[in-house]
Amino acid sequence: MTLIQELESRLAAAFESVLGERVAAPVVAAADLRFGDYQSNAAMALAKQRKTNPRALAEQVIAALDLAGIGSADIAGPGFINFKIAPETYAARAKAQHADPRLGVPVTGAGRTVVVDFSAPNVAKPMHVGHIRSTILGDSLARIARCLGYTVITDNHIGDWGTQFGMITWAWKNGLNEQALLENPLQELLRLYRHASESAKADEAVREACRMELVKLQQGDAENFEIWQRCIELSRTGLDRIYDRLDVSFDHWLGESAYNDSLAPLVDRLVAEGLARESEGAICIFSNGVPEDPAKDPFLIKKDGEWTDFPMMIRKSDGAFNYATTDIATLEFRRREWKVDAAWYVVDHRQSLHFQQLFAVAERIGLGDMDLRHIAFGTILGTDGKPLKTRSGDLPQLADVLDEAVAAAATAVAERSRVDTEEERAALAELIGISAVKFTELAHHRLSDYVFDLDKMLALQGDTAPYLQYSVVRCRSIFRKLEEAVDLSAVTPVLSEDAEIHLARFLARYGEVVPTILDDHRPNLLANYLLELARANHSFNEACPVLKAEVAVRDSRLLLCDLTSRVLTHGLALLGIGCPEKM
RNA sequence: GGUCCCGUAGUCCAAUGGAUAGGACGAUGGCCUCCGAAGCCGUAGGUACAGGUUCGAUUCCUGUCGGGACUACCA
Repeated sequence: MTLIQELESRLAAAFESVLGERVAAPVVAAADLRFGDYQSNAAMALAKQRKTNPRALAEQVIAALDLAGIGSADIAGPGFINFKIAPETYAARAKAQHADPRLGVPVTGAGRTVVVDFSAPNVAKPMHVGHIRSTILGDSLARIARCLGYTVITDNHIGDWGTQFGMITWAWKNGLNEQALLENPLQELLRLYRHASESAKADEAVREACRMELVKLQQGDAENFEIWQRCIELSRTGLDRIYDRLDVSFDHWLGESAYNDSLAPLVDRLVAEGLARESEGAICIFSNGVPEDPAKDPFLIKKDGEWTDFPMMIRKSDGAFNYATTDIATLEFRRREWKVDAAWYVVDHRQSLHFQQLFAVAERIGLGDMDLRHIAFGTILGTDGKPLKTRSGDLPQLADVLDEAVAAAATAVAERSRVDTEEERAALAELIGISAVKFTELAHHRLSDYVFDLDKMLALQGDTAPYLQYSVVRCRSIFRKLEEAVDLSAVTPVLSEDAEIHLARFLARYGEVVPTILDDHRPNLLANYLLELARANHSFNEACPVLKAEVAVRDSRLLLCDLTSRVLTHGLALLGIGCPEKM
């Protein structure tokens, strides 16, 4: 049980004895340590409901409150109940946490199955920086959910069946450079895509030809299918390399193509059931008048002052299906085959309208009990504050960005690292470079746009991944200097210095923080917590000598060091970030 | 036009409706004969504007201003 849960339970009991009924009495970590460790506003809220004096109620509750073995409580301001946790309580918590393989993280997701849909790049186009948000955010959320006991299924729903294949197939047939394809397949595929894209923009006939190539592919044309297969194989190699570097993996790679055979029957069924109908040659799903407010209806849009239909198209007038069709089929598959309770779509915020429609359709086809979430995120900007682009106008490729990050890290490693061999230095630079990119992503609120500033990311000081890693490295270093091994399981810590109490305070909060990340799918809450913990640890390192202390104090502090490094490592792992032993 | 997201120090980013709005970078003053200075301890500087709800608003509501996204045969 976390300290918050313990306090809430005791506070609720006190309220019950005063009010004669059970009430919710939420407790939160104090925003300001001057007021205590934890606080509750329950007396103010409950006094308001009962039209009584909040301070008087709080005083009665505190009188009835049993905090034996935890600490003390007092009243402040208009009726805050502030809790002060005793150092002995923190010491006992640290000992228990040290003995717990879960480090105090509760199991909150048992029995629930969630599919996390993230990354999902378009095949045959190299991943660009825009893909790091979905990839890193989604991977972290999957790791966190798994840690909390959910059954997690990760699925890379790659775009391997859409319009771009019509374009690439057209370009493949009209100007493939075989030599270039052998030398650098990804580059040649990109060139083909650009060539088709530009031609189609300028020429209606090309646009039409590309559309027809896609229709042929989706209808099973042998030649187009062969071209498609080669594109997939070539792209997959490049994608695997990037995912390896990022330490991201998927349980499944069920792209759009996996659902091709179920699209036509799906559309027929929806039409037969009256859920979809023909419109301007296409098959669409329209508003059914739910909800009643047209502004809240994702199938309506205001045009020229009037609410008009904005249907979800599931078959184009040329007979081809699009991603809306695939998404419905995919959702049904995940429910039917994987029995998922929830689906989290980690996708750019620009697609929010699409997901509103998808989720509304899910209701209508009997999937209304599923917990469906569009976990949206903002745009990555260049240092000029505009969406990131290279000089040529394209988005920088993800592989290039990672290379740059690692190169910058290598420079720093060469200047100040304590590792010995060239091999270790290279591995360290790779780890630090990738970590810095990942941590920057995860430390931001997912909805905010942020500036992609490589220099700042790799500043290696302040709120960065290396700051956290350095904290761990210092902890581990102390153990290397220890003359003989100490059995920490036999140690009961004794906390006297402010710095060590403060460190223990933050260690105890780990199990409270991790579950809250999934309230709104925000790993940045964990990133913030880890920075605070690392700050507490660095201050502790300055204020409290370990190896020179007398044995009892030394062992107590060794336990804190070991626990701190384990919590930091565990937390970083939830963010998908590794930790070096030395740096 | 409509819908959604976002406006927090010079810059970047935090803050389940709570108390004197935190942290980083940059600026600036200290700290390595002391377990790792990628660090620690100081100083200076901020909620776009106007209303409303509330005991209490950065947070919720309305409006204004500013930025961005979306607005059926792209994904």
